[in-house]
Amino acid sequence: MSDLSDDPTAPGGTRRRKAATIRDVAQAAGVSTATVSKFINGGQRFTREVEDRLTTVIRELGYVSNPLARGMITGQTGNVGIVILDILNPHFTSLVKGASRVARQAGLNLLFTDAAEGEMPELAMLQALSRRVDGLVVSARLSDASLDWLVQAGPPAVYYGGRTSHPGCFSVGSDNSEAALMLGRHLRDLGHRRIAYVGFSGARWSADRHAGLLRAFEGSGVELRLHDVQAPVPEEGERIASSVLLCSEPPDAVVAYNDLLALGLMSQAQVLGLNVPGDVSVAGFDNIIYSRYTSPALTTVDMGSEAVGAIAMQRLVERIRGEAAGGGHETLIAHVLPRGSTRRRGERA
Amino acid sequence: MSDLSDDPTAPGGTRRRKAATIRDVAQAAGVSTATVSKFINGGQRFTREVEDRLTTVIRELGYVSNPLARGMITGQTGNVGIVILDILNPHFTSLVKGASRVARQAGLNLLFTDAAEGEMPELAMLQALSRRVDGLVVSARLSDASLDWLVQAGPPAVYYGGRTSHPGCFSVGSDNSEAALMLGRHLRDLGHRRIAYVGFSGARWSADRHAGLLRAFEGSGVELRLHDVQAPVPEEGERIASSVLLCSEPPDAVVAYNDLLALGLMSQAQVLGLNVPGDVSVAGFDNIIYSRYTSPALTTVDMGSEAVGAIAMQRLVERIRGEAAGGGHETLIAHVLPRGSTRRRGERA
DNA sequence: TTGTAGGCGTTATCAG
DNA sequence: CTGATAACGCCTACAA
Repeated sequence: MSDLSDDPTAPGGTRRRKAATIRDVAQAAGVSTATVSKFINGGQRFTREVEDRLTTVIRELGYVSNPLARGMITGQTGNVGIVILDILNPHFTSLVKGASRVARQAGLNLLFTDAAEGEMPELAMLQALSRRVDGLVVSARLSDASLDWLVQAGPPAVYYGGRTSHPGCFSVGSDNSEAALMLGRHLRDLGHRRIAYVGFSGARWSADRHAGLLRAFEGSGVELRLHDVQAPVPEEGERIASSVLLCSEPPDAVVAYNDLLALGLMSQAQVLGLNVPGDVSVAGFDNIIYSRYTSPALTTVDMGSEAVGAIAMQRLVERIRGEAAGGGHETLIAHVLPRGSTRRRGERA
Repeated sequence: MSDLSDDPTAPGGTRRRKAATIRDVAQAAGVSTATVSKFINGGQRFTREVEDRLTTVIRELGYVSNPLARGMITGQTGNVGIVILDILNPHFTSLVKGASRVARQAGLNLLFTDAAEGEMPELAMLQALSRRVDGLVVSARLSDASLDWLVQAGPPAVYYGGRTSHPGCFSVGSDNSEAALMLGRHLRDLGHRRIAYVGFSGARWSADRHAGLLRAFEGSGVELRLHDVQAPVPEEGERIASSVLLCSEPPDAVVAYNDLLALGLMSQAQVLGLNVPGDVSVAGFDNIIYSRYTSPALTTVDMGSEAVGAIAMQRLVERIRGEAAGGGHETLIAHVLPRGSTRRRGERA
């Protein structure tokens, strides 16, 4: 195996060639390192001659300033971190997409952490991460100990997904209770009387969504039953489907904690011989892309996942730059998207 | 708004308290910084007294070593980068999941870059990224200029998705042509005679998959038509559906470049009044999670997305540690997953 | 406009 | 076992 390395004894292939430093550039251009530094960082004018020489030399040497060394002086890493619960959940995927775009536009690199992979204690993970970033976008669904530490000793942070109990925090998210209220009213207006909510108690938002449904059905005589799964994934929806749907007085509508669960529920309902929405309506939350491509298409609530990610990162960038206006919670409006999986009771296709 | 900051004039909320340095620890414990450093990094024994004092002081001060400063001297950042094409595509999401898990286990942070967000030139993005990481997992679908630079001047890299033309490179991926060959044989064996391939010429793999289909149908009298879309997304599948399916001699099977396209195609086929698989079979690639939850469930080819991500990162970690055995390409076996969207011609439900 | 020099926090070397 | 000290590459007063 041949390569272009300086060091042919490099193990396992090409060893990285030692990169040019600011001193190499200074020497080659016949100026001081300070001049090079100012040239790189802009904001000063130079002799035509110096400018030309520097431009040439820098290109020839392929010089790129070392972010670590720079960071030591400026105290800025040029990185921001994002901590999410599970990248396989399209809701978080969209969140990352939005955050990633804004970070990129701000010239910041994104340090990604999937908390679902956590063998490491959450707090230790946050502490390790925090020294490598200028700020953090994190899920509000962290332990109180982690949140306390973050607020007191951590880098600037923006929380997504819910209002935190800490004052002075920045957070952004959709109102889960309100979203569920709207979905509940939609179902009530369609004439449903017996509704099952398949929640995921491992998520804080699940209780909010349940509460919203309760509000929607308050005094309307609608019966709301509560189920719970171990994880917000399609497999769990499939698993719990029979016990939700085949009981003695089966529900005429099922609301799932999220679209993934709803996908599994709907699929298994059809396997069990039920017609959706003829026999039972199904609805979820998050408006993941795939909810459009089931048959029937899944009624869901758009929680603005990508926008939440983008806004959270936008606020973080502002905080890092010292432009932030103060703490507080920003709430996005959720939208119910009625689709084929919910239908008025009494109607037939 | 009140906070616990040292500096009440901090803009936009809490300013990060200046973290304890190794010198603070040394002074408080009455030892030298060198001793503290060795204590932190292990691999040496100490007096019981020193050990106790250091343990105490470090905890009290909450000291965590500064990764930037350490990186300057060790030459290691403790970060690895991953460059993918579009995180919204579940294939890449799984890839990141696998890579993330392995990186975490190796104690490395993951710097994530979504190339689809690229206003910045690809090469510039890579150069900026490369100084911040010890290694890179990147898509082989980069421009030749980028690959050249990466091989010559970049950090250790592992390419996923295809064999690169550069010798001495590490790459890992599934064999697209072989995968398509298997899928093609499956369709041929089911008795299909007129097959449409909806490719995405923007991806290198698409040509490989087309070639695999051609091999499968060689000399069998099966007709293979080629279509092309602008992006590998469901919307494009929907858009092209009518022109693929409603022509004068419509195909009896459609193979899409990936599952996302297939989802859109299948959905729109049903809107157009066609029965899948009765009138036309549909199949895709990647085995994204959602392909199980369409109706009918989508026949697809499992390309081992998450495993590819994990293996790529595993090889990268080995290279970084100098344990790598040499360059080369690692090929994963793809599996055809026959599901409800493909059915033998002549059979009826 | 340009140069000099000090220091950011850590590790590695070498001496005690 | 422990300590003093020189780097690592860069930025930033301050001086010229």
